[in-house]
Amino acid sequence: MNPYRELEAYVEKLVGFPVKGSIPPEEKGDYAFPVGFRLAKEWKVSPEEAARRVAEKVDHPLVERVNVEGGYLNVFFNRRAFLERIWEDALSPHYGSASQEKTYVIDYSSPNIAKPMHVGHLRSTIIGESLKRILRYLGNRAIGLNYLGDIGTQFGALIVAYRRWVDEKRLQEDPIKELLRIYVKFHEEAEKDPSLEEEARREFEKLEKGDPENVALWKKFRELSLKGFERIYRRLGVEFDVIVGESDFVEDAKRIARELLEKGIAVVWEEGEKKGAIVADLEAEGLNHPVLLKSDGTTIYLSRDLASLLWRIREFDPDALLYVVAIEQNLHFRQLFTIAHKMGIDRELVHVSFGMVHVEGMRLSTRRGQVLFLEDILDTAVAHAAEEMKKRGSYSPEDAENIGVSSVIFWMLKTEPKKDVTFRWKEVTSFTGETGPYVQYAYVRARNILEKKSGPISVLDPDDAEWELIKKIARFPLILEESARRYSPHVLARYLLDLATVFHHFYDHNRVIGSPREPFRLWIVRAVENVLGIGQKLLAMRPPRRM
RNA sequence: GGCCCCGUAGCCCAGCCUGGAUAGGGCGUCGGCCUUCUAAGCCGAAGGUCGGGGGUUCGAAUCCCCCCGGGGCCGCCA
Repeated sequence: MNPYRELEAYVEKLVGFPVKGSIPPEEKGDYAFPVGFRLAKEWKVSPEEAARRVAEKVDHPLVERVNVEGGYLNVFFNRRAFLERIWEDALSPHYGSASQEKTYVIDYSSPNIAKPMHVGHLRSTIIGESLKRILRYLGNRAIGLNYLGDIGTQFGALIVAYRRWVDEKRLQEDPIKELLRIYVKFHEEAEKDPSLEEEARREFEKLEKGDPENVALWKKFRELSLKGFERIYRRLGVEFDVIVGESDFVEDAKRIARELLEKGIAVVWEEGEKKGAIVADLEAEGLNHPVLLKSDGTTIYLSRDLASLLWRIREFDPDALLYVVAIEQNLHFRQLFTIAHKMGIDRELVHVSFGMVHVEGMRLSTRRGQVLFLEDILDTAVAHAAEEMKKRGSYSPEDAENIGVSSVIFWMLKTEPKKDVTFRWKEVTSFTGETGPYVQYAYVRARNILEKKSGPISVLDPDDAEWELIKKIARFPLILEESARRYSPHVLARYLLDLATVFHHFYDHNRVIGSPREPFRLWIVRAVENVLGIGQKLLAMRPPRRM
């Protein structure tokens, strides 16, 4: 059992209520429990006296000695006993894993076809992929689902643009860029000739009605877009278990809207502009009357999302459905989840929302062609990594790719999802400080030692420098659990920075190879390498071999 | 107007969920450290009314209320 958990459980038993342990200021102890404050009231003594009384009862193999200060019970671990608890585990390729055994369906990335993914999709893609990996590592079944936005009026414009201006060769080579080019061209031309808009509207109508030629074009756009997205996904190491599109749920959505009408969850709107539309009645919840079925009988994203949600439950029987989608869709998901609950859905429904991604010095507009291509971001980061590696004579194309791509991923993950972030080139491709390369450099330093010396390991009484690392290593399982519980990879990202910092410090102040403590320190280095390696993979980063 | 999110050093952030010891990092600035496992590193210095006010509590950056500032949403778009 993890020593921190073991001690927490012991203290809880001792005092009769759960006490969260924390890391005390240095020199005061290894782990601190503010037990005295609450007991002081019960026992009518000072917090310090209460803590002292608890301290007297402490008798546990993990505890070397205790120290009472204020209302705190400060514990100094028995370092050898502590080490025993993690000695085997910390070197295991499954260190920190668990057996949670829940089923999650995670909706992430979900780009709109025929449009380039923007940085917001990138954030969703990376957070979702990481969450999936973390949840799986903890023993859950996690299904990665890409829910394509393959319905929308932009297809009318695209069909018109395609017929007039497409360059088939470019379309095959780089579908995303060519589709964007003609899309932008359409909007430029439409400014001069407004009849194009009208033409686009007609083409969209034909598409909706199933015109074979337009449907074929739409299928082509969808296929080519996916091909384009796959390039990014491959570079990011992102893999989906299921790819579906909104268009797959149109028929279901119509049926469900009528069902909701019968059940009294929805009503027919009887006045004003949306007369004749079927709307959900969420007045009581303060969530308005969102449209489920338009007055012409066609579906809308809410009803399709609802149909899709029900399908996910039928298909995968999950305990929880996660939607890694931008926070501006907060209202939509509250409406969606409320309707689902009214229908009797009892699964955990979570909008894993994340804040806006601004881009410094750029006003993004797809129709004006003002977009930041994800490939350009990755290429720039990789080029920077390659440059740095060449300076050190450690260049290899594979590791430059690993480091560059990972630096972008880490940048995305190090901030709490719900905060807005601003994409700044200087920051995203920075290799010093709180960055992916900082973590990877610690990992590579550990690897280098192990490559040079893979001798036998043995245990010693840890000195203070070693002890700092050991304590960090032991926290890994707790971090994974917290990261999963909060649906927030940033918890793990921050931990890896923390561990890397302690290791860099150790590395610069202590020798491993040639030290009399070498066999013991090799165990520590192996554990650090193991944790940093697992951690990187769970964040969807790729551990480099050299850098 | 209603609802949601954010506000912690010059800049960017962690800590808030689950209240507890002098509020932690990074960037930038200044000053040090490569004959020793890669200096993408390390060490040190300067830098903070935790947006403001009130409340709860033995104790509030953390919980509650009000206000201010910033962003977002409220469409028969997604």
